[in-house]
Amino acid sequence: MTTAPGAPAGRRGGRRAPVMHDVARLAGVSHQTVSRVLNGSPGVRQATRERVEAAIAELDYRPNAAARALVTDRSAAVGVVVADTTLFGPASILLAVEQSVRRRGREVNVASLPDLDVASVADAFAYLEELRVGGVVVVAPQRTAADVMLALPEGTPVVAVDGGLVADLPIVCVDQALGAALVTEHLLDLGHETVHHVAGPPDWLEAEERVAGWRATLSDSGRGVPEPVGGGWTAADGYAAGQLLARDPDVTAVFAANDPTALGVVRALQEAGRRVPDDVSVAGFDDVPEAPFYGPALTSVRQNFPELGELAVATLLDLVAGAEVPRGRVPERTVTPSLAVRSSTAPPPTTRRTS
Amino acid sequence: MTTAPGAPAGRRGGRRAPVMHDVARLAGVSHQTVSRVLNGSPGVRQATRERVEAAIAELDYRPNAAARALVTDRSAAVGVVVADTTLFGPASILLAVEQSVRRRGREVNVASLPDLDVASVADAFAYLEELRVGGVVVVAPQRTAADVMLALPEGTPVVAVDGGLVADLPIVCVDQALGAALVTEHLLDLGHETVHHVAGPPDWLEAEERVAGWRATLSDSGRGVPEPVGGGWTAADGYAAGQLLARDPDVTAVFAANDPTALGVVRALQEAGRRVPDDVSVAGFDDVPEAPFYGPALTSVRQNFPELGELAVATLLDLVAGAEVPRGRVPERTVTPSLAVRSSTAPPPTTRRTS
DNA sequence: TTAATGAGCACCGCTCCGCCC
DNA sequence: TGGGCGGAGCGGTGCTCATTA
Repeated sequence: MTTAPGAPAGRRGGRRAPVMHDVARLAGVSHQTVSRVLNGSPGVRQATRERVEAAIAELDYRPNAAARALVTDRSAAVGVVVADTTLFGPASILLAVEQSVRRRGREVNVASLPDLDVASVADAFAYLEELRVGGVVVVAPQRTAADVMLALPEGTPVVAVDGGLVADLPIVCVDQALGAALVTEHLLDLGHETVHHVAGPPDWLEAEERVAGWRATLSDSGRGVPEPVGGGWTAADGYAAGQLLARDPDVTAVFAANDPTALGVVRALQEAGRRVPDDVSVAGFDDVPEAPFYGPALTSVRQNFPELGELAVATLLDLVAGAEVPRGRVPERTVTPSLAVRSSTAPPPTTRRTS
Repeated sequence: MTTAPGAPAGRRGGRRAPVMHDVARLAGVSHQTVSRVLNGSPGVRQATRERVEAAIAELDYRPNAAARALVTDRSAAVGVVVADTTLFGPASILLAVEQSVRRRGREVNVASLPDLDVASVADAFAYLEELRVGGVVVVAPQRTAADVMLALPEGTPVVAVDGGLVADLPIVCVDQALGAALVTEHLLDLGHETVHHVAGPPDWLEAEERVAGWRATLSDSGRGVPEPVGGGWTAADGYAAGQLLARDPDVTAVFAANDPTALGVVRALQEAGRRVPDDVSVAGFDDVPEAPFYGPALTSVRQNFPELGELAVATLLDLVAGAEVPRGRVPERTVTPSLAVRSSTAPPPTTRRTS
């Protein structure tokens, strides 16, 4: 598409891309000044700056990333370490991050994790480090990932998305515990004695926080806290958990850790002859696009993933630019989830309260 | 993590990464020879080559990608243009491609499409071109993407995934028409008079091929071909189409363009008082992990996405290496889908045939 | 005197060229 | 023919030193 290196022939795709020298000539300045403008160095008069910027625009000049990376030993790219992208949450966040970064004219390098062991996470970081990315967004809210992050040498800016317990890094997150509390309160408000929970994988921090939020809400209301069941994100995991819960006639309300598990729970209950929501209410988390069309339409917690991604990128680039960014979780970087109430939740079969 | 640029101090993260000269010295050859070995140039004796390789291994030397990109004006990266990654298919393919590329030690640059118009697709290509990627995998099987690809200047190798009509590029694909035929035949075999189709978005080539496969199968069996309904990939689209189909009492079998639409169809039918599969059979496409847990468990077509991604990457790298790769669709690059029969499909209410 | 800019150059790590043994 | 040697870029960054208003 461009000139073959060195060869005078092969100018197939049009003329050579402009380089810094071309900009300097057009603006009537030295390449030095162009560089100063590009890097926002002080000591450039406003008028000069504007002339250079006009020349850049006219030539449609883009700095050569490879040349800059070569000399600075850092690229402007943003690396993303991401767990299983077939899951709705990580996939949505990755998409949001990718688009945010590209909108800012930077490059994204993705390292997805084939497994969730420490080696896999460490590999991903090593890969991105080898690419000399300028910063990393981590969308891998597992304990193993957290462990690796804590052991990371200083140097490359890192922002964690939803990595609730890694207090030493800037964190951008959805208030998972609040989401869990919203669902649990909703179910209690409907008149249920207590709420059972089908938990996500124990290694996932999000799963843990949802458990915590659910547990705290029950305790605060003076309700019994049943033992959580489950241990995965898939519909199959939910199905297995649902079969267990179906055996207990006291179960009238179930909060599942995400929507696929909720689907599995519903299916298992229905197969066991329990109606949803007439006999048992079920709610999920994530609010996947299909949730309104499950049978019955699923009550779920919605997270604003695009906002989360944008926030993560903005924070990371602040960090890259050398700004002081508070570590850990802070309210400005915590996204509030909301509850979408649909028809999978209803009052319990016999509302003893109001008798 | 590494030495601060230029500064003699700040050697924080350990010693400097080895460069080609270090390898040359250790192997007792010149940097020239190391370069020859690295690039597989001829004219290096076997013994010398082995010595160099040993030195590379001992020092754990990795060529500096930025330096190489600077001089060759091409990076070793693979670009991926991908449509809506919240859809199961594209997300799965992207994941497969990313892992395949990384396994080969190369870098991936993703450009996802915020919209499906020509400008958006052209932007994505321009972005990747600016990054000087060595090749591009396109996972955007829309007509608009195909149009842009056809207008692409020669130069950068491109492989299309599932872009059925772009005959001038190497294509890696799932035999969509065969998948559609499998479902349609399955439904006819069950005794249905004909099969209705809820189509995907008209701009998507995959959707079109599924229509074609369905239509051909019906014609070949001498059945009437009803007008397809629908026009989207979402459960909401399927729901709308299902409401339409529910009004026609002759409808006993529906093939939906993907699983979410199938879910929507099922829901609309059920709300209209039609039982699935007793009154109407419904089948989907994609076989999402949740499909077995829909109510009823959904009959669907499974595509081997990991294989597709691996094939796409292998083909692209052959192309990058200068190999002659046949254009268009060829059997070696066509992945065969399979049918997963579950409980959403059954014989029609009254099997008139066998009376 | 100072702030803004220019001129020139070394350097990042690699590829490729010419020339030599 | 296999290989060494030296050197010129690639397009930036950032340094020193001189020059100008």
